[in-house]
Amino acid sequence: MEIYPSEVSAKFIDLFMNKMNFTEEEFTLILSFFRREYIPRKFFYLKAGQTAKYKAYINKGSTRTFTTDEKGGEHILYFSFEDWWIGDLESFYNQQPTTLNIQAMEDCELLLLHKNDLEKLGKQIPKLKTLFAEKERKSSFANMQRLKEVKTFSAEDRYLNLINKHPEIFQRIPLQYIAMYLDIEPQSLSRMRKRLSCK
Amino acid sequence: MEIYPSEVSAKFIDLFMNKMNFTEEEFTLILSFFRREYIPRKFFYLKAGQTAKYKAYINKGSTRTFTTDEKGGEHILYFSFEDWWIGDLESFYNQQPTTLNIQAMEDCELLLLHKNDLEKLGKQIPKLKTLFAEKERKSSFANMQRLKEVKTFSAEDRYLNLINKHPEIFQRIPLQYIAMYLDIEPQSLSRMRKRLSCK
DNA sequence: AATTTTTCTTAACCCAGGTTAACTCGCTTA
DNA sequence: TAAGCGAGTTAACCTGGGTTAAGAAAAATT
Repeated sequence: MEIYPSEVSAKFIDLFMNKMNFTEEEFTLILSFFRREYIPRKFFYLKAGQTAKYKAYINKGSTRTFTTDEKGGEHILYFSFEDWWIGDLESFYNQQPTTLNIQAMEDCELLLLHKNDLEKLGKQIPKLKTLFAEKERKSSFANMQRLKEVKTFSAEDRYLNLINKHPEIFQRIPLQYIAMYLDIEPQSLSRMRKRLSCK
Repeated sequence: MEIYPSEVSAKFIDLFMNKMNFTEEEFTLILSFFRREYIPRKFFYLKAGQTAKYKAYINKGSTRTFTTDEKGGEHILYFSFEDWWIGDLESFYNQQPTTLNIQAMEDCELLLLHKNDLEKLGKQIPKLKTLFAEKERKSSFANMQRLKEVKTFSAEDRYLNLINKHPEIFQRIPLQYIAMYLDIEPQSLSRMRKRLSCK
């Protein structure tokens, strides 16, 4: 079950060793508390009703985080890729059931740190709390940006923005999920793409 | 310019004295750094392009926080009332220009704490940092809830939810602004209200 | 290579919400 | 008292996206 430094991504090491300046010993200790979990494509890391118990780092793969409405429609809040932390902060922090679903879009390899272990470690290595505080702040800013974007721009504007700023997403995520992200039907996305390609 | 305890709301005192257990001396010191600002109805506390320099507490009144699109349309992210803290956390934290606008819906009396003073005070009274950390965490959870709500539910569902959970808002906010909050035209809201009242 | 499954596209129809414009009602101001 | 203004409603028209259904293309499985 042990995870070796050679098995984690360069970005994970960079985060601890360069960005946050942990010592070798600290990093080794922290890593010893992480455990690896594989989530095959289409399987779930988190389902509505469950309580988030881990900080989860995507070492490999991609996920979608979505809600469902009363008619069974799925609404994707965001996609996540390598070097992102996924979960539901409110559920994790208050240990209450989440309303989010997190599903693997590709086979995923996650690195998990349990809330109890995080708290234990945080006492020994306060800088670890700083790291997650910064991550959480960034994530809250990103949520605010998403809220502004969803409120302010049309599906078409958001599509154009996505294809300009993150064309790589289109290599990894089927269009039907992009449609769920834009909150339109796949047929409408298809229609829109045709209209835009004429111009 | 000095603010007396008798001039601040009971909730403001309760926050410091009961919820956070500051001493009289600490509270007096903290209050001495706040300054009062009046924002008449329709005037702005913050405009896109400005940098948020203060933590702002609504002692009296209400505001709307909105973005504008390229066609000049206004999209209200949320309304705020007495005992709320308003601003743009990302702008405040990184001292960068905001994309938000905050406008008084009623004559407002705000209590402002400058970023520099907050940092000074935070060193003397660490618990003050805890207070704002908690407020910021709550606000980030609220933003996430808003994002989920906007993505998951139709304008009609969100209207019904609003009128059920916050009927008092309809006493203070004109319907045309409720429409901007729901991201529909005032005429559509009118039509929707008529349709719903028939049932 | 053939078959099945998934993904994406196209077309026809329909309707909710946008657009434009006119009108009512209540409140303020001259 | 009248004129002016803002807020809300109503109606007629139009368009973009939902719906349904079917077909094409690509990927996975046999």
